[in-house]
Amino acid sequence: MTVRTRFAPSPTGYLHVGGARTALFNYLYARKHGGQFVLRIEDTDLERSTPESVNAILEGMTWLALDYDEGPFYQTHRFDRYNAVIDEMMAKGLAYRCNCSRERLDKLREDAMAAKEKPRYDGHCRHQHVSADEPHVIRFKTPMEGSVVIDDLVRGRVVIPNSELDDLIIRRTDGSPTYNLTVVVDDHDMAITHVIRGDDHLNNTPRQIHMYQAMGWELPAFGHVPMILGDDGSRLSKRHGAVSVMQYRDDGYLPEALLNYLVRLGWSHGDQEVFSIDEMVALFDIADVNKSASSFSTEKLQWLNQHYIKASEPTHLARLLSPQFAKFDIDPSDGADLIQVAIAQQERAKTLEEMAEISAFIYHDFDDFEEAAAKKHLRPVAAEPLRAVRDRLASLDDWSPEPLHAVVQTLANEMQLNMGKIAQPLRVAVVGRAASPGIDVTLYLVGKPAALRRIDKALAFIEARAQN
RNA sequence: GCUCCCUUCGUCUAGCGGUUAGGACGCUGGCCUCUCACGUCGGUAACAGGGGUUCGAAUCCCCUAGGGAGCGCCA
Repeated sequence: MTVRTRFAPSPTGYLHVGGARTALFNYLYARKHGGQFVLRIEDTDLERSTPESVNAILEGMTWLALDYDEGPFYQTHRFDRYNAVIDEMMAKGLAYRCNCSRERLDKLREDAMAAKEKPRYDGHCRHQHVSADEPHVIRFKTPMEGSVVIDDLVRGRVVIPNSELDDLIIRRTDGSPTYNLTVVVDDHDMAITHVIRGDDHLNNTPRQIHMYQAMGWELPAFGHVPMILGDDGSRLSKRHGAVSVMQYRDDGYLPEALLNYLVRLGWSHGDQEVFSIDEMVALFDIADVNKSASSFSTEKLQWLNQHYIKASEPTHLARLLSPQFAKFDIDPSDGADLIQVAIAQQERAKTLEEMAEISAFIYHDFDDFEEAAAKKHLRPVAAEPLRAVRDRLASLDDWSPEPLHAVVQTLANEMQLNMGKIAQPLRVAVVGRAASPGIDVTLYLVGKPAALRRIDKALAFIEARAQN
């Protein structure tokens, strides 16, 4: 039997990191076992499902390169099939019509709560004859005796007494099927062998198992993975920062970094932290997934992102870096080569957005020197070396890192100064702040005209300051 | 309220009856150094609490506490 897994999001929003991890686990499990990974859109909630959300989810899957072998299948295209199953259940006496009013149901719930019991439908209509002509729902007859055993792939054995369950609605008054019915039909029809999903579904599983059994269908294996919490331990939400997968792309994260981060949330392989997709496929096992929820740490994600930035091809980085400059009103196409910028900065940025930010000086003049940096480095003592280096740079023809380095180094030697005594004032003059790549590369990227222009500005600044 | 699930450094985790409780992020000290960063060497910090079982418990059992989920004509 070949392994088949699925990811089945409901299109009521973007693809968030929790869903992405569930998708990743399903993807890895299928790939590891040479099986198939299916994408299914659970859009039976006509009120809340939107085409925009479907697109957002598809886009997220594409960006993460979680490619699926089949689908996307849409549940709204399968209503005939669901209805056929419900009709079959009716014909076999596995389900019944119910016309209990909302008021009665509400009262039932209230009474149960008041009596400190779990709210459950009381099966009132099980033995009532409800005509097909009047408005009604259809309920599935849940066994009243015994219990259900789930041998969960991550939780282990979970036993739930049937007395905790009730007769759930499988077809609404408007004729549409409900979630618990549609998942069961789909997972069966699509021959899903391993249902890996969030543990918020653990409580639904016994009801679903009953439906499989009533229909005489083979059960898939279930694996319920724990939730992802925010960094304060509460349910992950927008106030924790980005939760949408696409937001991470826009913020300058690499998909391989996000995937690597996500796979380590709840899963591990000894002490290993960095995994390529191939390694994940080879090493992942659903049985090694933890039972407890974990908190999302943006800091650790950033560390991984920087790791992947450092390991990336500069040409690749340059392509991804380019759009980040728009945030700083910069068009990098008319300035230094982005590949050279990527090479110079790839060890200095945690995200591509940060890389663009710290590279802005390469493309346009800054307004003011950063106060602390200017105070420390643009002092009167720096004027002489700055003037000297300016003269030599002005007469330099080959404006590339090696000669630039030679200029600064030689001057330092001649003036018997430490490199820092010249490089730092020069850096602040050209960059506007005290941090940048090596001074030679910095000068090279800024270019000769801008460098000289900015040094002049710094000299004027020092002079103005000396006056006061 | 009821049912189910969970509980090792601040965070992610290793551990699967005998370990100085290991690694990673973060924080932090040193080194490297023209700055920042990278790299590198070190430091900080945990078995939720209480009972058992056992010669011996982070590991097995029970209770308590805390956290989460579910109890929809949502998925």
